[in-house]
Amino acid sequence: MNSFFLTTPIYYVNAKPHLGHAYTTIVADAVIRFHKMLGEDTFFLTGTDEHGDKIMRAAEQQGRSPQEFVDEISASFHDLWPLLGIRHDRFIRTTDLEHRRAVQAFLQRVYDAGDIYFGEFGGHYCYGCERFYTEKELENGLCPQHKTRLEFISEKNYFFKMSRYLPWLKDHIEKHENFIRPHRYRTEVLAMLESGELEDLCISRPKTRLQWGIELPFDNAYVCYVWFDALINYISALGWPNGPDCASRWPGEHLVAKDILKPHAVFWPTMLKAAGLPVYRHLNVHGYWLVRDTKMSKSLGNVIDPLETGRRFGLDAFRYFLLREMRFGEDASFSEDALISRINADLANDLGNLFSRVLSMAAKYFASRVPEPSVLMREDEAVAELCLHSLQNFIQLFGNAQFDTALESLWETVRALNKYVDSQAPWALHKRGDTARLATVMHMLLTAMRKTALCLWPAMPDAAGRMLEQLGSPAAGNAPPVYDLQRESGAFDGLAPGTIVAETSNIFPRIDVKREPSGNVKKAKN
RNA sequence: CGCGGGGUGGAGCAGUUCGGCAGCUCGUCGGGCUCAUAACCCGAAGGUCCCAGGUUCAAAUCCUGGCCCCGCAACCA
Repeated sequence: MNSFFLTTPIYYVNAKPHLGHAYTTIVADAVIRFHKMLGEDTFFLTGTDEHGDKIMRAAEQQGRSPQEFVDEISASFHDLWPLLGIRHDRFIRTTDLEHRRAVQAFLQRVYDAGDIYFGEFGGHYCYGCERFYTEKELENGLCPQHKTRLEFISEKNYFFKMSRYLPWLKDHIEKHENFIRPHRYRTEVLAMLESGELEDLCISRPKTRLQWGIELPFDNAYVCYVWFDALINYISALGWPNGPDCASRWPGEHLVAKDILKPHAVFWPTMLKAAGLPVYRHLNVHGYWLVRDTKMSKSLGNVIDPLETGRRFGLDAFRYFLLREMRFGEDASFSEDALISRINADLANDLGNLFSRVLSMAAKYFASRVPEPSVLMREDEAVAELCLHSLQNFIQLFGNAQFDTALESLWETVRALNKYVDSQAPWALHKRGDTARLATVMHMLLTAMRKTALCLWPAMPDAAGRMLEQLGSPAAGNAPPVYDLQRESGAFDGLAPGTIVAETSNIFPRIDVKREPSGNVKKAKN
């Protein structure tokens, strides 16, 4: 059995989870479910990143210990995912003992191989920003943020010989078209590599400045730089260096947002190379959700709470919206208007109504039993062909991280089925008493709907499960998959005549909106 | 000239690799159907494809120059 390992980033615990975190994790959950349906042995990792300056300061401000502080925020992430219908296999924290041990083992290995050296590092240090500035970055010798005169500090630190692996990395990216996707981020990384600005990576912080981190195994006066620590979670979670899972599941693939492209596209592969480990299979990079054209931020007060939104509009509808609305890789804007529009147009009108009208006719004309089809006509064959084609497209696109386009391709079938209902007019066939033809049409519709429901399971597990149940098939559930998507896309079958289906369906209710003079959209009260 | 992405009917986007009648969803307007969740189906209106120049039988697409927006270069998915 093929194994499929996917990670989200480990989220930095300086704030509570928002829409962005939810998006990444929901996409990951959908991808994992998709691979389950392809019959693969999946492993889904998420977690929290808990070391570094910022955490230390945030904890101090609240007068608490860093550990106490990170415990609380980490729990808010950990507890959120099940409420959003997400089933991860492992939740890692960088403060976990086994992670800390793995980081030290990794450091030691790279150190022993001669790729970590002790060197002098000088720069203009700003205590406000807690970072060094280069001569070029200063504005008239002042910190660009704080406008204060900076001290030149010279400090000894440990460096990872990253530069040594950059030519290899460039070559690898050039040879593997889909290593970093979508393409625009691949282009960006290649530009980074060609700019010649990348140097060796400073991977230590002296304890005199920072204690909240993992101690270097070869020098206890220093702690490890957060990124070097954090990235290793992707293998420490598998039990690296000695756990059996690591050998069977690594290399996996990663899902990240564009802001952390560089650490994942440059630091991490070179780190793996230096440690003699295989590099990951794919880095999937997505954009930002904007709210009224700007980035979400606490100070603007436009942070979207995923749990509240999910509960208000329905978890599955919310998941569908996130996957469908954002072109993977690009930024997208979030608004309740857009969400309601997707729910009504795509889910209620197109899909839900199709489901409802077909089941209702099946009840009326065949007492809710799947009828035996007779001779197929040209338009029936066209529908079957379109449906299978759409399934195959879906599999290809979803597997290539084009979730929006994948779902769009499914809707081609949904729309075609609505047209097919109209053009075949089962009610007219019924009136005319053409039972053979009526049976064929209904069988086509029910079969196509079942296929569609299968593809929807990764995006909307609960709704798709109910659709399948209403079609007399077992729900997919969270158990090992009972469906093989690849096989299902090869033949227009799966619904045996005689199967009992539901009499009616209301899985995707319409949201009634009332437009006020101001243009605001309000949820109407029933 | 730091790097990257983008500017296409009212809104959101595809199309640009490799030039060939400007396409999709939403919204608006008109019609149809009566199986269905005021849904569904058909049709229509609506575009100087950011600007200027160039190449070409032909440019959203290629070339040159310019304008505007966004992101990265700093630990917010």
